[in-house]
Amino acid sequence: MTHSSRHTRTLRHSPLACGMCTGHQAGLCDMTSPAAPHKPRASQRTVLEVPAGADIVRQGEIGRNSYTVLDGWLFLYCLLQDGRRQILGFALPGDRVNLQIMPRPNAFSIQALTAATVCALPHERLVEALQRHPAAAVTILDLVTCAERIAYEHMTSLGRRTAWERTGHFLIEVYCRSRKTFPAGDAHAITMPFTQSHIADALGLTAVHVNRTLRKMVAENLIAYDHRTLRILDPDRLAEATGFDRDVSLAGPACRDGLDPR
Amino acid sequence: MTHSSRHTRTLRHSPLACGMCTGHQAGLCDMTSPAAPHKPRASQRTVLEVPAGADIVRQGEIGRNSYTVLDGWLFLYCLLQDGRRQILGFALPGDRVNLQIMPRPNAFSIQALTAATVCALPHERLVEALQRHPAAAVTILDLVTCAERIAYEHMTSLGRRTAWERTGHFLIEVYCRSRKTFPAGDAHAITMPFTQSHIADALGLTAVHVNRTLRKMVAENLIAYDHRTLRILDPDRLAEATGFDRDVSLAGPACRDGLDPR
DNA sequence: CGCGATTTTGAGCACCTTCAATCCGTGTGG
DNA sequence: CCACACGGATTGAAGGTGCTCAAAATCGCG
Repeated sequence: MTHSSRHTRTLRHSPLACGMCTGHQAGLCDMTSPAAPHKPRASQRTVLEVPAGADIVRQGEIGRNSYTVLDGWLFLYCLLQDGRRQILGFALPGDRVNLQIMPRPNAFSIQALTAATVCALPHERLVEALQRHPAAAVTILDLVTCAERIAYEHMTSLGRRTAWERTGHFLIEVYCRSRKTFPAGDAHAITMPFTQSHIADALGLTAVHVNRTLRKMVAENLIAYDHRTLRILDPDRLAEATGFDRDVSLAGPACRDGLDPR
Repeated sequence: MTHSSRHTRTLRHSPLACGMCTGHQAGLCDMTSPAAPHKPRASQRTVLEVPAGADIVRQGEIGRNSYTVLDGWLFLYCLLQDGRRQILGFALPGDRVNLQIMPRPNAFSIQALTAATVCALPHERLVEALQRHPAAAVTILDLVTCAERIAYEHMTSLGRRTAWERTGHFLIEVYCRSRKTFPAGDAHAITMPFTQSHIADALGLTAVHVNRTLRKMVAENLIAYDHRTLRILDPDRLAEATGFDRDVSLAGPACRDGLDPR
C-alpha cells in the first residue's frame, strides 16, 4: 500500500544570502495573503518529488532534515505496533514540517497525501541559519509554537469532543486552510485530498462512523459532501456548534514566508 | 473551586550575564541527571508563588510571559464552552511552559496542581536573549520541539489507544518524570499530585472509568495504587502492553538547564 | 466529630465499533 | 466495448467499551 519510491534532484540557483524577512517579525506580515509556493531563490536546494502515498520521513529512523512543502499535501502520522494509525496533522504548500535541531529518532512518519514537491533542509543548515541570523530564530520559534497550539487544539478534539463535533471542527479547519493556500477555484467548495479513512485516523474514529457523521451533517444542511467535494453551507452555525476558534486553529505564524526555503 | 489569588514579588540578585550553556548544544548534556530546581542567579527575576488550584495563565487572555517551574507541579488545560476540560500536559520543576515569542491570545490555561513557585520571563526578554545569544535559540527550539513530540504522543493515546492502554501509558510517564525530578524518596513509589478527575481529563475519559481501570491494573498486579501512592510493579510488561516508548515520552531536551531561568 | 472532596462500586444505557454486504467510480485487460 | 478488479463509500445489524446516574464508603481536615 505504501510504495516508497522517491525522486531526488539537487538544483543550483544564483548564490543568495538567507532571505529572512527581518522587517516582519513583529507580526506585521499580511496574514491574509496566501502562502503560495515560493519562487526558488536559494543557493542550493534539495527538491524531492514524492508520489502520493510515499513516506518522506519514517517513524523510528533518525531524522536529519526538515521540509518545506512546495506543492501538494502531506500528513504526519504515528503507527502503533498492531497497525492502528493516528494522523497528527497535515501540511500544505508553504508549511514546514519536522523543524528540528537535534538528530533524534522520529516520533512520527510523514507521508505525501497527494503527489507532492518538498524542499529538504538539513538540521545543520537550520542551526547555521539560526546562529548567523538571529531574526530567523524568532520566525522559526513562532512556527513551532503555532504547530504546538494546533496540536493542543487537536488533543482537545480527540479527548473531549463528540464524533460530530470533531468532524465538523476538522472540516472547517481543512476547508479554511485549503482555501487560504489555493485561493483560486470554486468560490465556496474545495476538493478534499483525504479519504474517509484518513479523516477517521485524524479524528480517532472509524471510517464507517465518519461516513455516518458526514451523512448526518449533509442531512442537517450544514455541509455538502459528494465525491470528496466539500462545501460548507452554514459556516457560522458549524463553527459555533463545534467550538471552532479561528484565532487558534488558523493562526498561522506571523511571518510564514519569512524564511527562505533554501 | 479555582481560587485565583496570586502572590508576586520581584527579586534582585547580582547582575549577571545570560548563562546559556554554550558548550552543550550538541546533545552532550548528561540527560540522566535530574533537572533539579535551579539556583537563582539572574539579574532580575519575577518569582510567583502560586497556591494549588490557581491559574497562572488564562485561556483567551493575551500571554506575555513564559514560565520556568521552580517548584511544584503545573498543568496545561483547555476548557470548552460547556465546561468540558482537556488537560494538555503537565510541568515539573525545571520545565518551561508557554515559550512564546509573539503576544497572542492564549489557547490554553495553566494551573498550579500543587502549590508551586514559578519564574516569569516576558516574551521581549526571550526575544532579546535569542538575538543576543544565538546558542540560546538552539536550546529553546529544542525545548519546544520536544514539547511538540510529547503532544503528538498524547494525541496518539487519545485517538487510538484504549482506556487501559492510555491509563498505563500515562502512569509510566508521570512515574518516570516524577522520579527523574525528585530522585529522593521511596525508591519505587511516587505520590501522584493528580486526582482521578485530573487523570480522566488528561486521558479523555471519565473519573469513574479511570477508577475502574486503575482497580483493574491493581488486580492484574501491574501496579499498586493507594492513597495516590503509585508503585509500578512490572514496568517492562506495562510499557510493552501500553506501547510506551521511552525515547519519545521521556526524551527531554538535550540541555534543559542550558537556559538561565532569569 | 462533621463536612466536603474524592474514591469506589453497581446498574443501565449510548455512542461508536465491528462485521458484513452492497454500491459506485475508475482503471485495466481482453 | 464489455468484463473484471479494486479502492472507496454507503448502509444495516449486532455488540462492546466507556458513559451516565446514583449511592455508599473513605479520606482529609478543621
